[in-house]
Amino acid sequence: MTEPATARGARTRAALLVGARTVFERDGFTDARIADIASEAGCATGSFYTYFTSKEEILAAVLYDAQHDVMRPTLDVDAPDPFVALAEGHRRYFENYASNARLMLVLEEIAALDPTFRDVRRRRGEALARRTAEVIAALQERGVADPELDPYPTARALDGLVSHLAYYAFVLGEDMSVDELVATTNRIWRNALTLKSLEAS
Amino acid sequence: MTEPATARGARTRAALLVGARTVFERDGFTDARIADIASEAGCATGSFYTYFTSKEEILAAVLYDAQHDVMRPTLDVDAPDPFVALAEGHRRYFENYASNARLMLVLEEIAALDPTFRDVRRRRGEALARRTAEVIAALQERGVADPELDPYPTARALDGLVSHLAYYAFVLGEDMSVDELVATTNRIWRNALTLKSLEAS
Amino acid sequence: MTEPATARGARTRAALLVGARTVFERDGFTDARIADIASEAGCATGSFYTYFTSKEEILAAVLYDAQHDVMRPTLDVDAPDPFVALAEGHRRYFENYASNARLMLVLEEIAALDPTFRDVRRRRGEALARRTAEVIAALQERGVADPELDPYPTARALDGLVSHLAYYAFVLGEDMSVDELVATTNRIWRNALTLKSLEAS
Amino acid sequence: MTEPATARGARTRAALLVGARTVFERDGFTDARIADIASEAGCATGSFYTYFTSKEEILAAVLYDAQHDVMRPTLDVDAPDPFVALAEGHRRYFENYASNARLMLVLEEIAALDPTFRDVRRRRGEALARRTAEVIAALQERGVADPELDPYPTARALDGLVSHLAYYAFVLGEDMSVDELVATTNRIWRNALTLKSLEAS
DNA sequence: AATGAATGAGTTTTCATTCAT
DNA sequence: AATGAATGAAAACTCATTCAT
Repeated sequence: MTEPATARGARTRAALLVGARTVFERDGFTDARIADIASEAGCATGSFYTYFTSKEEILAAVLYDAQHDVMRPTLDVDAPDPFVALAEGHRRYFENYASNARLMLVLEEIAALDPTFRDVRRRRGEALARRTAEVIAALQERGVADPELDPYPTARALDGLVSHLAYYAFVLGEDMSVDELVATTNRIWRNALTLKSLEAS
Repeated sequence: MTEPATARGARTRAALLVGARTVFERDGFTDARIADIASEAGCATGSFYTYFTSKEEILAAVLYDAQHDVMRPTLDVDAPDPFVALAEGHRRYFENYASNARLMLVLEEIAALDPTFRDVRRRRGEALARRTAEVIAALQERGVADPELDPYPTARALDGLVSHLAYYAFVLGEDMSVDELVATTNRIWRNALTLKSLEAS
Repeated sequence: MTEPATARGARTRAALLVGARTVFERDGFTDARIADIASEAGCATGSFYTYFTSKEEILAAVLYDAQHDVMRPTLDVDAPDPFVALAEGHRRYFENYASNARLMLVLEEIAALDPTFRDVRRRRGEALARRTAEVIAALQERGVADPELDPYPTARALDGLVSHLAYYAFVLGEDMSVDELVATTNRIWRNALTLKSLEAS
Repeated sequence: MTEPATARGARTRAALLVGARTVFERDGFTDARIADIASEAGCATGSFYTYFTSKEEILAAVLYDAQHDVMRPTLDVDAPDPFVALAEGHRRYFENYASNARLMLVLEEIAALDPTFRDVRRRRGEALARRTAEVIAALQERGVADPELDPYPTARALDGLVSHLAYYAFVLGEDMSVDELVATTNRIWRNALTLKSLEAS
């Protein structure tokens, strides 16, 4: 809402963000109370409204700070095996997801509750899929990937697979290590994308 | 809670279920009010408590009735192409998801809110993955599927891919038809599972 | 808002109206609290909202019940002195105003605060002025009143004079009895309206 | 409260008065916020309290500056028609009222809310009525006005008529021009005061 | 003098749940 | 069984006023 004009204000705003994260992780979005966030931040209820207009707004700020949802598929053109770079990206994603697991649950909640957040999610999903699709197309051009695959829908599906695994592992508590997750993901991406005749040779 | 003893009671209970579905689809779980459900069902607020103890309980009943989440991978052993049966299963799943999209969003919401529902989801996910893993194992035994794949994690990932696509398509409103979804899914399952050298031949 | 369906409900609604009047008269509109109205009515805060949506709404109902603002100029055609009937009307108005003085102050307050109430006031003022104008026109026709007077603006002015006196006397506490008020009003109406040559004869 | 000691202080105080007028006219008294007044004046919230103790105080100052409520009946003894001077006074009053209409509404509001302001209003009404009564008495002495009229109550009534017309015209938005208002007022004052036999002659 | 952040009491409003009829 | 009114705890939000800088 308003950017703090003094150092003191900046400190309070920062404290509110930290407090909000704590409360959201503990109680979820619906059950989080503004008063709790404020008291967690060590300030009066009213001070909350000096910096934020609503629970939604502070949650958006908390999620932004958490750098959530980062998955940036990269293609190392010169690498002998292009899937190594992709796997590294997935590892980073899983690790980040794991360390923000409670927050990711809150993200599910707000996405279910608020169309605005749902829109953000849709747009991010699209952006990621477009990027992934570019990688797939590049692999096809280099003769590595199956040219029959339609890059965009394939990207959608393979991206979804990753985030879904993360959700089951870290939110629902399925028993899978990051290594296992990376290995599984990598194997399937590789199999799904690779041109068969090529590999068979 | 209590099973209705009279025909009249059964009618009221049924009306409440219908009303609850309407209200949940319209307002989501958090914003649904017991009074609205009752009035939608054409009965008094108090009557709700004759048949249900809480919003969670009636939601569970509504979801049960909606037969949601059905995905039953089947393997037709004698079929020349085992993926046809799988694709049929996926089509059924997508179609069912599409016609219950609003309810699926409510399912996301309650899963985010309530650990009990989260548990149910986890158990169902596991059950489905076990079944899918059996299919994969059978395909490996018949020499169709890549023997290097670990059936259970692979099943987890491929199942997740399907439900994730459904969520993006029908809840977030991504523009994909059921045909496209089935095609994409099928292609990836096939590529991911199939033994390359085999197919290349 | 909702009409009570049971006798008990009707009783509660009535109690709220009585309580509201008490509280409004004691505290005015702005300082009246819903909780006070409810407790004055002997019911819980929440019950207020069963019957009314807002303080404005219950005030409108209270004012309606108080039959405020009644001024109905009548012309007794056969009477030798038509001003006697008018004076009786004014007396009734002053008496009614006196016994609702505190409420009249609240009416001033809400008219200053709320455009909706201001509109009602304007429409009532117009309706009254039209009626008064008819009386003036009738008097002109019978040769009693100065034909030069434009009935409607004159009516506006003379009506205003009456309500203004009432306000100063009963709200501001000017020291004037109802008799004095009626006498003053009557004298001025008579002088203002009467055709001079006629009376001079 | 405190008179500003420096030129800078005087400027801030003046800015607050201007800002307050703007805010009061826009939002009314109850809905005006100190913070808005300060920001409208281009200074910090806290600075308000350097010059004023309360919203009431600054409103009193704003109203004082607006020179509201000026109605000074004058009697030109030598004029052939004494009502011409009175009508001029009324015109000035209507014009002033028109250009301060929003503020006049705020005056109604604060008079309804605050007994102190009500008292001021009562005293001003009395002072004005005394002055008007003197004019009436002078007219009676010169044989122009009906000697039967009791000057003070008559003055009260005729004054009230004027301010009431102004309220309906400029606050409630009745469709009457200043000319019409002056004409109506003049006609009624003349009729009401003039000795009939005299004029008839 | 000015600033603008902090305070926290005060009110409205909602709604799951109970209960008398 | 059904009714629908009553309950009252709970939470959001506002804003006059204070105060440290």
